[in-house]
Amino acid sequence: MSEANPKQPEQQPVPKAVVNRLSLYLRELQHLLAERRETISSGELGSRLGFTDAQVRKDLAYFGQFGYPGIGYRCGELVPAIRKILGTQFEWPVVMVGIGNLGHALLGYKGFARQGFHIVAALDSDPAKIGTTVEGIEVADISDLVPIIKQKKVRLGMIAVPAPAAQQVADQMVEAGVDGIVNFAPVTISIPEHISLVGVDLAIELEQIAFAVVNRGDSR
Amino acid sequence: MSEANPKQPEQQPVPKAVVNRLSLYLRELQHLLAERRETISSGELGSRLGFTDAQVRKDLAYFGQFGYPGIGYRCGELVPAIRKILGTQFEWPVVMVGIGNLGHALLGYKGFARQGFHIVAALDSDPAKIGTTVEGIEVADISDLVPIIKQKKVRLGMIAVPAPAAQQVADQMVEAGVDGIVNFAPVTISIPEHISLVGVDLAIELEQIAFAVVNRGDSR
DNA sequence: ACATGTGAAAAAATTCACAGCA
DNA sequence: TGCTGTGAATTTTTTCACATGT
Repeated sequence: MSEANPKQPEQQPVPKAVVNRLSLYLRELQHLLAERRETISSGELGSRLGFTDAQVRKDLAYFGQFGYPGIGYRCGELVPAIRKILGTQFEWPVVMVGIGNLGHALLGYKGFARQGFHIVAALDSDPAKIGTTVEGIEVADISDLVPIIKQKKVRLGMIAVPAPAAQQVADQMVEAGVDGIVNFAPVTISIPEHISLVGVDLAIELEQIAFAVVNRGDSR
Repeated sequence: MSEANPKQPEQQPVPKAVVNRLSLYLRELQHLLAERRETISSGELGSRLGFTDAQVRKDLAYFGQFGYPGIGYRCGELVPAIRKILGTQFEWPVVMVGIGNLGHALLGYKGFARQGFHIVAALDSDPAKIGTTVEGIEVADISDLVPIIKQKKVRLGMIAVPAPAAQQVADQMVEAGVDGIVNFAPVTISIPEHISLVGVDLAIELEQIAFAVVNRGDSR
C-alpha cells in the first residue's frame, strides 16, 4: 500500500466541548429510551438540551453516520453507539481515595454504576475509618494505594481528600499506572500529560451562578 | 449628559469559559496568598493552571486593569477584585433540597462557606429525615420550600434530589423567586431563561475522562 | 415532506506580537 | 529588563443552507 490510508474514521482532534455534549445526548437518550421512545430528530434532541439541530448533527458527524434522513436517530441504536464512542460500553474499575463527607457520598452515588463505572476500592488515611465498611465497600489503608490499583487493574482514580493531600495522592496514582484522574479537591494538581485529568470544584459551580446572577445578560 | 456613556467598564458579553477560568485564577491566588506570596505574573499564573500568559491577561482585561507592568499582579489586590467581579464579596444565602447521600455531603462541604456561600436551609420529602439535624442544620419539610426561600431571602438553590423529582423542585424554586439554580440531579431541567442554571453531573465527568483515555490524543 | 450530513460562511475565542510603562 | 494591555492575525467553533436520501 502507498499514499494515505483511505479509511481512518476520525482524523481531526475532537473538541472537549463536543465530548461533553455527547454525554448530555447520551443521558437524554437514555431517558427517552426508558419512555420507549423509538426515534428522535436532531432538532428535538437539541432543543431539549438548549442546542441547535445543526450542532447535534455536527457533533455526531465527528464519529460517523448514525441518523436516517426523514426519520432522525433511533434511540436504541444511538445509545450504544455513543457509549462505544465514550468508551463506556465496558465496565471501568475505579478507585476512590478520601472517604470524608464527599468521598462517602460519591461511594453511594448510583449514577456512576449506571454509566459503567464500578468503584472497586475505597481508601483513607484515617485509622478510625480503615477497616470499616462504607456503602458496601471496605475502606483500605491509603498506604496500600499502589498495590491495590495494580492488583485490581484500576484504570481511573477519584480524589476526594483535603486539598493539601491531593497532589501526593495523584502522584501515587500515577506511579501505580492509572490512566485518568478525577480530582474533587479544590486545588490544581499536576500530572504527566499523557494521563487524563479533570477537576471538579463544587464551589466553582456556585461562583459561575453567582456571576451570572450579578451580571444578568452579560455572559453566555 | 448626551451621547454614549463614556465609562461603561464592560460592554461586550463575557464568555462562560472566561468566568470559569476566573474562578480558577481566584482559587490559585487564594492559595498563593496563604503562602504570603506578594505578586505573580500572568505567565506563572497561567502555567500553573495550564493556560498561556496572554489568556490570563485577556481574561482579566474584560473587567479592567489590574496589573503592574514590570511587576505582575498583586495577589492581595487581585483576590478581592475577582471576588467582586464574581459577586462573592458578600455572603449568598443558599438552600439545599434533597438530603440523601449527595445532599448530605454537600451540606458538610466546607468549600462553599469559604467562597461566600452559606447554606441557610436544608429540605427533604422523607418524614424520617424531616426534623433531624444534619451538619448543624435542621432538615425542613420540602412542602415549606417556597415560604422558606422567601422568608430567608434565599437567592440560590441547589438540587440534589432523585432525577424524577428535580423538575418539580426547580419549578418551586422559580416560583419562590430564586435567582439561580445548581442542579446535581442527572437530568435536564428547564426554567425561565432569566434565571441562571448550571448542571453538575458527576458521572459525566467520569465519561469525559473515559473518552480521553480511550482516544489518547484525539481530544483537547 | 422530512430530516440527515456536510461544505461554506460567519462568529467567537485564542494566540501573537509589540508599544508603553515601571 | 520584565511584564502588562491590547489591536491584529490566526485558529477554532458554531451556524447556515442545501444537496441527498427515505
